[in-house]
Order: sequence, then structure tokens, then C-alpha cells
Amino acid sequence: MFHSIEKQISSAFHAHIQVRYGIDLEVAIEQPRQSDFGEMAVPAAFQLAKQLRQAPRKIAGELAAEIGPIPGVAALEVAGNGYINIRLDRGAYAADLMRGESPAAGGSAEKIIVEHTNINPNKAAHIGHLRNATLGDTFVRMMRAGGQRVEVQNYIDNTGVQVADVVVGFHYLEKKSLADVQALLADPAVRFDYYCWDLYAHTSSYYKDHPESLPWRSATLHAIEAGVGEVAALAHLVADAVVKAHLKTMLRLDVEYDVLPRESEILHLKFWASAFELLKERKAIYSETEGKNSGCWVMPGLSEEGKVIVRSDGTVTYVGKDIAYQLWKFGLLGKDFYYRPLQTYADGRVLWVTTDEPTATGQQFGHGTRVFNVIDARQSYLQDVVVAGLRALGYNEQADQSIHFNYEMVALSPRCCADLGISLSEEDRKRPYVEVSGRKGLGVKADDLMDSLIAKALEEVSSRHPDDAAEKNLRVATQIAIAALRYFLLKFTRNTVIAFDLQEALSFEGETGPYVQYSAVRARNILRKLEERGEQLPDFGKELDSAAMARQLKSEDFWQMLLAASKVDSAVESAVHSGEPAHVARYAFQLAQAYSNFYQKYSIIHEPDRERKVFLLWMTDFFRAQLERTGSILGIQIPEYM
RNA sequence: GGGCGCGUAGCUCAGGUGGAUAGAGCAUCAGCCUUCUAAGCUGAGGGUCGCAGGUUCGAGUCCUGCCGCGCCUACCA
Repeated sequence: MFHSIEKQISSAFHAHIQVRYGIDLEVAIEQPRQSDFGEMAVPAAFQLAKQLRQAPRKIAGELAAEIGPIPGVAALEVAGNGYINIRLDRGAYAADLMRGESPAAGGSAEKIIVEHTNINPNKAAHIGHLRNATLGDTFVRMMRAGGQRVEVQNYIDNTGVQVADVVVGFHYLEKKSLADVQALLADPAVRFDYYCWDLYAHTSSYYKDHPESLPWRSATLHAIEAGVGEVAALAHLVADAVVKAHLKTMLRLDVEYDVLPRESEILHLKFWASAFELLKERKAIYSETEGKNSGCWVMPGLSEEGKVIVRSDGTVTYVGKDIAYQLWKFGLLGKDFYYRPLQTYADGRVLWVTTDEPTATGQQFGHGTRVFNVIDARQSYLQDVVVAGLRALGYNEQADQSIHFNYEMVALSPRCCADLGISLSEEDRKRPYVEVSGRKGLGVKADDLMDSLIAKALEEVSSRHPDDAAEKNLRVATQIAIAALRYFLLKFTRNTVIAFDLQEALSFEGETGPYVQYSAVRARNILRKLEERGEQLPDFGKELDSAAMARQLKSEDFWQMLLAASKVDSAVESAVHSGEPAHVARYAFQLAQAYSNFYQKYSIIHEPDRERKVFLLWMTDFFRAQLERTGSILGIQIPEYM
């Protein structure tokens, strides 16, 4: 609503300036810092001042006097040394809001692919993975809210070194057979992903103490790549089981995917071979004959010595496979996966996984026009190599549409390490934060964190609602815990290193997810209480015409609140544009704050004046709807009670 | 050495394309529950926006240099 008026005003000024001064000016609309300056401010006079060689104030005066009426606008005022401040017609604005907005047309031909989560399937997910998944999932929700077509991919590297290391742990260190590991999986007392977490750390430290055992790793990798024998079967067993655990962990956060492209299929379907031919044919890589990279296929340009794509032993590096995958995402590889359904989510969405066997499903993925790779900032260099690869192949357009949606890592604060009983080296203790390391087994497991949050929320909920069923309280506590976690991970902008602090993450007060939920729950409570008293929710359309709205909105307080609540779309759109889910989180908080304030200040159900009461109820209902909508974009559900 | 990022209140962080008196949460202090849920609300204190220049009507924001911190810079992923 707010957004469409902004556009109207901008184009009205644009047209007028074109006619009056013959200047084609992109008219910006700002929001005044002080609310009593009006709802919008046009700084166009400043921009014109240079070209016209006149004082901004004088130009602003001319513009305001001559532009004529603009629909929805009540008044134009010249202020400061050249701002034109705009006051909207409040009654008309509110009446429009009540009528409901015309849904965003959207529906462009664009198909956006977002790849996120991408956890190596060799251990339990940790807090760093949660930041990735939450960021990716929220960004997807933001774009889908704007009517975009988005496909979510979660890449599974089920044949890599990390999986191999856990297999080494089972096979060489623990001397477990395939059947032994199957038994382990069947044992309900064992959390398999946690077991692997420890085993991975164990194997890593074993290599360190016994470097002579490193050939185990390459032998295992070769067996996995060849795809035969017990070791290969073991690798599949481990990876599949851990993937299943990750999906379950992510589902707790309401994170869903459309497809899991797996490295094993990239291997078996020879995606790399196609990409390799393409790269050679178009001279994007060359065979190095001297220096330290002698015998390798190298991509030039990125560093002095170039980036090795194919090692001297003929095996391809990770980046090479990534280039093939990126080509596939754009439909440029000339090859495709086959797919089979893996599971169906509660909302009906089907999750597919790649396979190398032809299937009759007719399902298709990929062929995107834009690709977002949600990958942490430490991998910027590799992402640059992938994009450079596309460019070297002549795919400049796709290179431009390949976006590394990067974010900084989650580290642990020293206090957090102390709380968790993690002992630090002398060196680490001096640092502002400590990097999470799967290899060292250093980190906070995602499920443990969620469990702590739920336990804490449950304590609160049951003390407030001792009479409600335990099962119901648990459901509410879970919703609160997840909201707290998602909000915590989203409130930081992407390039901020999160020094994870348990105390802070466990907080449900102030700028948190539960605060947002609480505000919406209160709004709902009022509407419910009204019905419990035997009153009916008024027919707002009938009782509040624009004249009534205008009377009520003479109150600056009400007007400012309504204005704030009507900006969901512009907030989300600008957050999509800047690629910052944190901006949506912040907006949700501001919305909640505004309603909390309103709730505290005005008595709604007990308001004696009928028109005012109906208006207050309408505001309550409007806020409720806007809070729920913004919450759902953040992946935050509003509980029944709190 | 090179590349990227960061430095804003005691702490943790926001501050689209330069714009009006630099904001929020936490913490601290002082108030508000017989009245729609106190996971809340009101108020107070707290700032040389790392430092120094530059660009202009105007700089936390743009440019240069310096200082401090982090990440990356593998024939690991």
C-alpha cells in the first residue's frame, strides 16, 4: 500500500519536472526522520538545484505550488532548505488498507535457484549450519512472498573427504563391518549423527598423531569413487543416514527443500567429463607444463599461478565439480539428473533426490535464470573461481546471475566455551572468539541447542499455564524456541561474525523472536476475549468509512502506528533488494514494538465510544494480520498462547 | 605480500542509492500488575561514529593514507 503510493508520487513528480524544466529526473522518495515532517519527503529540489543553478528552496516552492493534486496526497509543504514534505490523506489511506491490497502481480518468467544448507553428511549439524539454513530459507520465503518462483536445492557431498574420514573411523579404527554399522543405526539408544560427530573428531586427531595412516583416506576415497565393495557401501550407508538426520534437524526449524542434488550422481553421470570437455574446448583451462602446478589442468587469471582444476593424478578438485554443478543449474551442461521422491512434507511439498537410474517421473529441476549460493564468506575465493569459469566459457550473463550469498561464520564466545566446558588453548583464549570446527569436534550441535531452548521455553510456558495439557504446552514451547533461534540468527546482518553466546541466544526478552510472537498473541487474545464476552467482531467495512477513519486518525499516535504496520511489502521488497533478511527481522520487531505500545496505552475492549472501539479493534486485527505475515516470512509461527 | 570484511553507547549490534537533533536490545538506575497476559510499558544516565586528511551546500555513509582485529590466499572440501 505504502509502496504503491510512493511510486505514484515519484512518477507524478517525474512527469511534472519533465514538462516544467525539461529534465529527466529519477525522483527519490525519502522518509523524514521526524514524523511531524509528514510521511514522505522529496529531495528533488536539491538534485535540480545544480542543473538549474537556483536555490533548492526556490525550486521546491515552485514544484509544490505547481504540481497540482496527486491522488492520496493531502498536502505538500516546503521545509528546511528545500525539502518537499508530503502529507497523505489519512482517511483514504486507511480505507484502502481495509479494502485489502491487490496482490503483487509478480509472476515473472524468472526462475530463481537458491542453494543452501549443504552440510557434509558425516556428522551432526552445528550452529554454523543453522545460520546458513536459516538465512537461505528466510531469503527464499522473502522472495516467494514477492511472487517469485524459487527452487531450493541442498547439495549433498556424499563422496567427499569428510565422509571418507568417518568411514575410515568405522572401518580401520573401530573395525566395524557394514553389518555392525547397520546394527548401530538400528539401535534406538544411539544418535547416529552424534556418534559420527565424535568419530570424525577422533579420526582427525588420529591422522594428526599417526600421519602414516593417511593412505587409509585415499584408499577409502578411491573405493567410494569406484562404487564397489564394502567400504563404498559403508559410505553410502553413513551419508544417507546422516542426510536423513539433517533433514529432520532442519524440519524442526521449518526448513524444507525441493531437491537434493548429490555428488554421487554428478560422478556417475559424468557431469564433470562434460564440463571438462567444454572447458578444454573453449580454452578456459590449460595443461601446465612447468612450475609447481606442472602436470595439472589450471584455470588462469585468479592468482599468479592459476587455480588447479584437475590434479596431476588426473582427479578433479572440488571447484571443478562445482563448475559442472553451476553449469547444470543454468541448464548449460547438456546433461541432466534423474530424480526420485525422497519424502513428502506435511504441507504437501515433495522432496526429490537425484539418482543415476532413469525414472518415469518426468520431474525436472535446474534451468534457473538466477542462482544464489548460500555459502559462508570463507569460500569467497572458490565461488569467484566458479564464476570465472562461467565467464571463461563465454557465459557472461549467467556469470552475472551467479550470486554468492555470503555470510560470516558463527564463532563461539570465550564465555560460551567456558559454559559448555570446552577447554581452550592459551592462544585461543586471547582471541575475541573461537572458530567452530567439525574436525576438532568443537561446536554447539544444532539439536542440542534446540533442546535447551525448548526446555527453557517449556519452563516458562508451564509456569504460566499450569492447567493446560503438557502436550499442548510442549508444542507452544517448541514454537517459541524455534522463533527465538531463528530470530537470533537473523537479526545480525550477513557480514557480521556472530560470536555465539548461549545466554544471549536463550533470551526471550527484548529484541527476540518471542517478543514478536508475544505481541501477536496479545492482539489475538483481545479478539478472542471479545467473543468470549458474547460480542461479535464488528463489520469493519460497514462501521468505518473513510470519514470515520479520518476522524480517528487525527491522532498522530494512531496514524504513525498504522503507517508503520502498512509497510510490510516495502520492507520485504527492499530487504530482498539488499539481500538482507536481517532487515525483515528488524521490521518485525518494530511492528511488535508499536503494537505493544498501543496495547499498553489504550483500553480496547472497554472503550466506551463505539466508533473509537471499532477502530481500535480494526487496528488490532490489522496488526495481528501484519505480524503473522511478517512472522511467516521469518519462519516464526504465532503460538495459541504464551 | 595480495584479496575481502570489520572498527558506532559499558556489552551485543542497526544505521538502502550522502540529507534534518546518530538509533535499538542488553546491562544499570527510577517508576507501572484489583482494569484486554509484566516474555510487557514509561522515564533517566550513557557517543570525539578507530585516527588523519580530502571531495561539497552537507559525511557514520564516498575517496586516500595510517592503526587495530578477523577471514581467505592448497594438487582439503
